[in-house]
Amino acid sequence: MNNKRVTSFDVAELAGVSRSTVSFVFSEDKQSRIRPETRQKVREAAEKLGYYPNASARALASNQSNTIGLIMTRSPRYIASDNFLPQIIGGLLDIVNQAQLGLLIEWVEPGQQIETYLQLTRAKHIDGMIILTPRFDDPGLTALEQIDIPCVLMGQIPECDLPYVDIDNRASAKLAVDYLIELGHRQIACITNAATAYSSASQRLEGYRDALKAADIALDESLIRIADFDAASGYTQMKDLLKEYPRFSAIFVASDNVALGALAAIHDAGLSVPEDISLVGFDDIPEAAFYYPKLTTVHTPAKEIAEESCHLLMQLLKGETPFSRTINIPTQLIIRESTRMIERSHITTC
Amino acid sequence: MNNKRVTSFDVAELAGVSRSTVSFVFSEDKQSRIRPETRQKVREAAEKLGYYPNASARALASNQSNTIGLIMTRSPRYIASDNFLPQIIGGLLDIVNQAQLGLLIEWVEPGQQIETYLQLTRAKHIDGMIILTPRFDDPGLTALEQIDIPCVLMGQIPECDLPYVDIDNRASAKLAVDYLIELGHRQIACITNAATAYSSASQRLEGYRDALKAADIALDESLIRIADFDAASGYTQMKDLLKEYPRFSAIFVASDNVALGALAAIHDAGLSVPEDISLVGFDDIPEAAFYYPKLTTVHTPAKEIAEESCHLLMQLLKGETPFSRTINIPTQLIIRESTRMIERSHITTC
DNA sequence: AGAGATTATTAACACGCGTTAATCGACAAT
DNA sequence: ATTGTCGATTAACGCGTGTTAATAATCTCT
Repeated sequence: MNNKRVTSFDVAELAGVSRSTVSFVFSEDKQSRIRPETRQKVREAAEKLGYYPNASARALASNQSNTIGLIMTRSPRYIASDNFLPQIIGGLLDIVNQAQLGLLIEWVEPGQQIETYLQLTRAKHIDGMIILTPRFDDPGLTALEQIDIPCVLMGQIPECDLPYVDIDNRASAKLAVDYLIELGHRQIACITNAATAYSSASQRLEGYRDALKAADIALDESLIRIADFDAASGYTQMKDLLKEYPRFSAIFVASDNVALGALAAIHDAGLSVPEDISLVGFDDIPEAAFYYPKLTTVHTPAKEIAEESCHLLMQLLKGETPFSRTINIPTQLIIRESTRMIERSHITTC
Repeated sequence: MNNKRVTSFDVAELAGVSRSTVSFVFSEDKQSRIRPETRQKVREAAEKLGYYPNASARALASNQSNTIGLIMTRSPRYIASDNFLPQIIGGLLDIVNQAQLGLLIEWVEPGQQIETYLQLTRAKHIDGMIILTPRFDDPGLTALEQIDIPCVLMGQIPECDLPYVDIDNRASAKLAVDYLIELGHRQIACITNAATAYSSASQRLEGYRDALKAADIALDESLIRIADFDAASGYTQMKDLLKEYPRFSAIFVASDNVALGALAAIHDAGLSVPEDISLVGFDDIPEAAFYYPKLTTVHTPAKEIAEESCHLLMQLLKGETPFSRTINIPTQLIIRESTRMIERSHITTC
């Protein structure tokens, strides 16, 4: 219940040294400058007084806040049902904690991007930022390119020169659809993970197209639906898509979250997976292995993505030149129980 | 590409006023002090120069960071698979954004609590904090009681005097189990949502006991298992519990996340829900309505909890005396398809 | 032992803004 | 015109720390 805030001055006084010495002790960079016994004295004094360096003062003086920002590109309504997010946050927290950094979470409204990015960076609330799920139509990104603040994209925007960490969405999606084709399916529907303004969504859709083309299957636009991150949208889109059944025997759903909703719609229609419809998801969120049926899906190493993004950003913060400004994390098709060889009956049906 | 940072001094110069005037314009409190036309001049100058008040300097001078902390009481490994979290974060972001506050996410390691709380509060990185899922065995909480910093618990700790926002876990759990009993079940198992060191876990377990006692059903400790937040632990515990089958015809799983794993274990054992086992979950996460079968569960208004916590904290920050330091959010049993009347066969079996 | 070289320590300024108390200016009443 | 009053504006100090350049202390070598 100390009524007065304790500052480095108090510590200095108690330790019988100057304030600068205290400051040196607490900025671990130049360890060698202070004699070990002096350092010890200071540490003890600080301990006794319960001294914690003031973050704001430190940030002001040193011009770095020791905090990084995680910027989300969608509204809280969609954030609330994104089961990919905890993995990202968990991964970031892990690294950030080790590096003694803070993690600030922000959300940017479409149309406000430039303003928000500038505000965040200029106000120096954060030293750098990670942008989760960037959008093609984000004018703020080009603005960021011209600014000094370190910034890493979790996801790739083709025209954009910012450093990024991503998976190869297009190739991974193709992998998934290839597998369906390999199982004998020729009529394959698709539900995206999000609006195509999100790079991951359009890239995964491209992968779907690639696979069909490679197998000489004509693209049927009527078998494509656009979802919105969550299971509810997957349910709605699948329900709509089922009007076309049995014009398809398999489906690629570009997000496990969305796939869960799609599964429910299929069950509600009295059909089953994989007997009537084979389904491949994307992301391999931790729950995917427990869905009914257990989801065949593309494993996206969320933790690794988070960690690599964070490492990359930290390198940029230190002014180091990273080995590469762009990092691609490999994915992997996980085969579980939501897919199977096409039924002979199905082949004759159409 | 301004090579020099723009400060309030620059704005003042361009607007032809003093720095103080600029400061007054940007702290919206005392609007009346500045003449509208002067205000306008300042705003235009700021706009033209691209001025953003420096957060650190502001925090240092005013002694408030305009940032609140969300403190999580478990390791990143468990954070990564918590599907309740996005709802909380979404809810907080919404409010925090409106109030022009920042949201800092932290994680506290068991054993480090006091140290971490002190560091966070004394360093003034944050003005106040919300502690998610508090633990009984957290010695930091009593430390916090004696400190000036505003703090709100999301969850209740009986011996603890800190303000909190919570649901009535015990009564809600009882509600869920009551419903199972009402359906004719007398042999009811239970899997907790987490270790009993977490208040919500032990309270929900208490509710389970209450219900049994109220119905004069003897408690069978061998039908209780402890899970760890995620589906994987639910799977493991259910698998173990199934050794006791058919000594139970229904189960209360105190978290939808965990319930998903339990469902998978039941399916894997060749049984079905609700035909062989009725299952009630807890939380009503957005996905629960899409599980197979759709989960009967206790709806926990996560968004509301987040919002109320944030509002309460903001009141405390402003120094206002809130109407109540403790807020209880009502829950509701949502009946879907994972529960049904007990089979006659089951009754005769035992 | 004394001069030079090296290291440990400190004084002093800077960081950008909030805020109080004092100053300035305009306008009304006398 | 002078004084008084009130509101708009500013000067100046403080917030707590980082950091450079200068000083003090210690050590090395002849």
